[in-house]
Amino acid sequence: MPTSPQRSARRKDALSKERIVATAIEILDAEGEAALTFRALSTRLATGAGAIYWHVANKDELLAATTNDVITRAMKNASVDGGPGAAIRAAALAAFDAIDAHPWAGTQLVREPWQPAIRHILEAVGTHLDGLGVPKHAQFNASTTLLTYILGTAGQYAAGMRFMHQQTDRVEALTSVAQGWSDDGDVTPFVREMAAQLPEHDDREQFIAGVEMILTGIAAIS
Amino acid sequence: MPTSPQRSARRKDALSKERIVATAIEILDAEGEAALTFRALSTRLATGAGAIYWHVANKDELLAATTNDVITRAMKNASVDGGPGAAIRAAALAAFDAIDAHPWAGTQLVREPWQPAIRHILEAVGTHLDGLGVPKHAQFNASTTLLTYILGTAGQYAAGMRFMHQQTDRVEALTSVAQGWSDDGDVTPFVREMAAQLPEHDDREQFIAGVEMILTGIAAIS
DNA sequence: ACCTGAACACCGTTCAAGT
DNA sequence: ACCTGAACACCGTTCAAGT
Repeated sequence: MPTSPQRSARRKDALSKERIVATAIEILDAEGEAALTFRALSTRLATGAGAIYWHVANKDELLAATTNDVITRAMKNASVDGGPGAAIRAAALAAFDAIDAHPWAGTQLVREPWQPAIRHILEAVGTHLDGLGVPKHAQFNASTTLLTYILGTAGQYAAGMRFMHQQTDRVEALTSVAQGWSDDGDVTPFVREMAAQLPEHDDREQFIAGVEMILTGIAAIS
Repeated sequence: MPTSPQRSARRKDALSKERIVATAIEILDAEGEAALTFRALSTRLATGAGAIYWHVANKDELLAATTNDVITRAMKNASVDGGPGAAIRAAALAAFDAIDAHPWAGTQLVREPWQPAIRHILEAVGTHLDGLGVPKHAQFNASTTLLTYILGTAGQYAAGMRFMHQQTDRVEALTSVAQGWSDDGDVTPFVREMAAQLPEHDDREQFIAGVEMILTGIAAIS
């Protein structure tokens, strides 16, 4: 029996939670949420499906770990220069960019809002409220409103990615959505106007605009 | 063989999409998202699993139909009295209350943001922006920011409901989440303060506070 | 036209057995 | 201590066969 080609590749290093999480992220990034199964993962790791369970409790824990990994790294790199307002904007944008790069993390953030990754985002946007002059009693609502807005964006982003995964073009995909909105029997006037703007809008600009509105609202409290 | 007790109950009327959707909503409300399977649904409808596929294309369509049903009814009942500001608040609260009553709809709204139910919410909050004096060019960002915030709330609500489904007490559940936040090795100061407020906070008040902040931000544009 | 229910392909998870 | 992989319970969906 000849030496099989993948023999040298496997068992390079032992299985570990880090290696499992890293491989899971690779699959999620490259092939999307639906592609991450324990079978696919164990094949890629050249091991049995059950082996993974020695390192992670279940799929939920695995997904929380991947999300935590990606979000933690992103929040750590967010700039805190330029005053409290700038720091909050930077934190929100860091979260946005992480989700833009890893849309599957958006699904997971919304799915389990008590996971560590959420706390990193909350901390990053919340710490600077003091500096902004927001009174203590208003900081809970102020920070969770920002967080909720970020989570809403995360969910839509992930949904869009699932929808587009087979699609060629972004504008084309959004146009077909807008088309669907307009073709329906019960189109309402405001939705029709918005549908027209849907294909060409910029997600990042839209996100920033929302953050600015909320920051204006927060400023009005203090 | 004696007449089985459920015999008179079944086949009362023929299968229809309406009846399937209504039964699905019953299951979702009573037993949660995980309990809605085609097997459970077909058992409840006293039919074969495949029969449902004659009336709905697949599970996604079924879930979109249930969500649409529940949200459409809620938005229809939202008051439009008291000026544009009050109408927007009423629309947002109508969405909130619908999700509060049917948390599974929150999961579905976030999962497919292009579905009809989303358009109803967007229309309800968007039509009154003209009356608020928001310039046309700013209405896209203004309305989608509100929508995104509502979706973020929807997702968290649904997640909380999945988490609590076996739990006795709401305060107890939130306390255990806050506990988990505080016990962790890397607790950060702001998150610790928020954790302390988590168990006793009121979801509806929190939601309204967020809507007010965004409305303040929107008002600043005009 | 509408319904039946066995069958298919595929999951996450478990666990006796190996090293 | 760590890994293997068959087996289990359970999905959504299909489809030949019935009425």
